[in-house]
Amino acid sequence: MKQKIKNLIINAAGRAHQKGDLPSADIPEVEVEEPRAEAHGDFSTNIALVMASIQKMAPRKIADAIIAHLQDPQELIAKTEIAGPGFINFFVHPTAWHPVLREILDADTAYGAADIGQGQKFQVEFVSSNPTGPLHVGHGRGAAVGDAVANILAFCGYAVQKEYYINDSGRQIRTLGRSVFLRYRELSGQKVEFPAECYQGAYIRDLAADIKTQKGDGLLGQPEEDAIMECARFAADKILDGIRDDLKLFGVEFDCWFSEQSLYDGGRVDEILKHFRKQGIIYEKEGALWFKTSDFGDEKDRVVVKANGETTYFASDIAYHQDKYDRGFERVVDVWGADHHGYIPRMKAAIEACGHRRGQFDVILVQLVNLLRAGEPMAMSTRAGEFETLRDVINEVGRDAARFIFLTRHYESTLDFDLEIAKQKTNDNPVYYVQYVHARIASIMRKGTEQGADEISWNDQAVAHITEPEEIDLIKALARYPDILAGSAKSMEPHRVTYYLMELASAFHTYYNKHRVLTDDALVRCGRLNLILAVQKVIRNGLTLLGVSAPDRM
RNA sequence: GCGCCUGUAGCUCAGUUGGAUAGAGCAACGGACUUCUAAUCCGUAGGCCGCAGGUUCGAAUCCUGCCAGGCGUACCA
Repeated sequence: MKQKIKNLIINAAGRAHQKGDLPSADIPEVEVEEPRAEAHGDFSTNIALVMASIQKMAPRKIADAIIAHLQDPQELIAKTEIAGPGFINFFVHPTAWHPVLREILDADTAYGAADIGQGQKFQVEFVSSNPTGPLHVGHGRGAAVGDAVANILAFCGYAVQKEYYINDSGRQIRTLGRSVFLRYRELSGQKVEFPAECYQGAYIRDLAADIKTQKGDGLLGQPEEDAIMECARFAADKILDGIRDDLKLFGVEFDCWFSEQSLYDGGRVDEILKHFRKQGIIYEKEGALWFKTSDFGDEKDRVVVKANGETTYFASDIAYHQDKYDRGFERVVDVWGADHHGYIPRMKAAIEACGHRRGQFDVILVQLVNLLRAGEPMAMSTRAGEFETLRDVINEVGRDAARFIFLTRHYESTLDFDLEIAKQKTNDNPVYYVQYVHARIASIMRKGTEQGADEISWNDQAVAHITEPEEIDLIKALARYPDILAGSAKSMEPHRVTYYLMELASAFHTYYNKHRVLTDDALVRCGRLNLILAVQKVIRNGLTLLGVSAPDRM
C-alpha cells in the first residue's frame, strides 16, 4: 500500500512538471510514512517540504500542484489534504485495504518475506560460550537474539548459517582439566588444596565422579599433565553435550559447531600469522609478536604470540574469521556479550588487514541481564559457582516466556529478568497476551466448525462486509508487517517484531471484545473468518521467527 | 584518565532512522463476563524526553560540552 501511494506521488510530481506547474524536473526520494496521529490520515509525505528549496516555491504551493495532478485509477484514496507547513496527508478508502487479506491468505507462511537479501551468504555466530561450565541467563539472551536475528534475515532472503564457535583450546580448558583432576584426586582420598582460580561449581565434582566411575583410579598413575589433559577433554565434551541439550531445550539449533582446535590442527593460525608477517604488519617486541592493529584504527597494538611462545586467543580468532570468509560468507555477524566491547576495534582491524571491507563484519553487542526474583537481584558468578543456569530458568518460567522476554528490549539496553514476573500471566508478561490471540482464534475456528460453518474460503462478496473501524484497523496493522520485517532485518533488531506482535494482538483483542465473528449472517461470518484467519497466520509467522510457539489452546 | 552502552509518565520500556498535539504495559482510580476463552476489553489520571548550548522550515532523534548509572580498558578467553 505504501509503495502504491509512493508511485502515485512520483507520477503526480512528474506530470506537474510536464504541465509547467513545477519549474524543476528534479524529484527527490519520496518518503511516505504512517503518521502517529489518526487525524493525519493513513499515509503522509513531506515531499513538498523537501522540494521547497529545489523548486524555489512555498511548500504548500508545491503540495497544491502535486495534488492537482494526482491520478488514482484504482480509487485507493478517499481524501487528500495539505496540513501544517506542507505535509500531504492521504486517507485511504477503507475497502481498498481488503486485498491485503487475500495477499496474506495466499502467501500464508511466506507473507511479508521481502527478498532484500537476494541470497547473499550471511553467517550469524552466537552463544559460543566456553565449554567450561553450563549456560547461564546471559547466554540465553545472546541465544534468543542471535537465533531471532538469523531467522529474520533468512526470512528476508539471506542465505543464513547459524554457527557456534567452540573454544576448545587454550588456558581456560586447561584450567577446567586441572579443576576436575583436583576433585578427582579428592574423591580418591587425597588431600588437595583447591586454588581460587579453578572452577568452583558443583558440576566440577559431578564431572570428577563421572570420570572416576569410568576410569577408576587409573589417572593417578599417569604423568600429571597427561591426566589433566584427559580430564580437560572429558569434561569439555561432557559440558558441551550439556550446552547442546540446553540449547535444544531452548529451541535453538545450530547449522555448524566450529572447533577452535581445528584451526590449529589445520595450520590456519600459522598461515595467517605468516601472511601478516609478509605484509609487514607484525613485529617483535619484548619477546612477543605484535600485530599492528593501530594501523587499522585500534588504540594500540595487540599481542598474537606471547613471549612464552603460546599464541593468544586473538590469534586464533583472526584465523577463525578469515576462515569464515574463505567459506564464502559475504557478511559475518558476531553476537557478543557487552563485556567484550573493547575487543571490537582489534577484530575490525583484523578483518580489514585480511582484506575485507568493514561493512562485511558486524558485532551485535548484547547488554547484560540482571536476574531478579520479585525485585531482588540474584548473585551471579561462574567462578564461585553461584549462578542460575539457563536450564533452571527455562524449567521455571518456560521456554516461550524466556525467549519472548529476552526480545522485549533493544539488545543495547540492559535487561532486568524477573523470574516472578516471567511466570505471571498478566500484561507485565506479554508473551501470553500474544499467544492468547492465536489460541482464541483457534477456538473460534473450532466452534465455527462445530456449528457447521463451511470451510473458510475466499469470497469477495463476504470480504466486502468487512467495514467496521476495528476491522479496518486490524487490516492496517496486518499490512504493516512486511515493512516491520524489512526494518528488523536491515537493522538486525528483532525486538521490532516483538513490539509489532504486541500491537497486532492489542488490535485483535479490541476487535474481539466489540464484535462477534460467528454471527448468523453467513456472509458477514465468512468475511470475518477470513479476517481472523489472516491475523492468526501473521501472529504465528511472527512468533515462529522469534522462536516462540503459537498454541491452539491455552 | 580514556572508550562503549544507557538516561523518555511513579515503575518497566517503545518511539517507523529529522516530522505535525511524545506512545504502550504495570501500578492508581472508575466501568464491562447468562455471549466465539475475562490470560481480555473500555475509560480517567499521569511528561522540562538527564542538563546546557548548537545545526534548520522542524530535534526525544544529528553535533559539542557537562551530569548520573552500567560495562570495559591483559603477553585472559
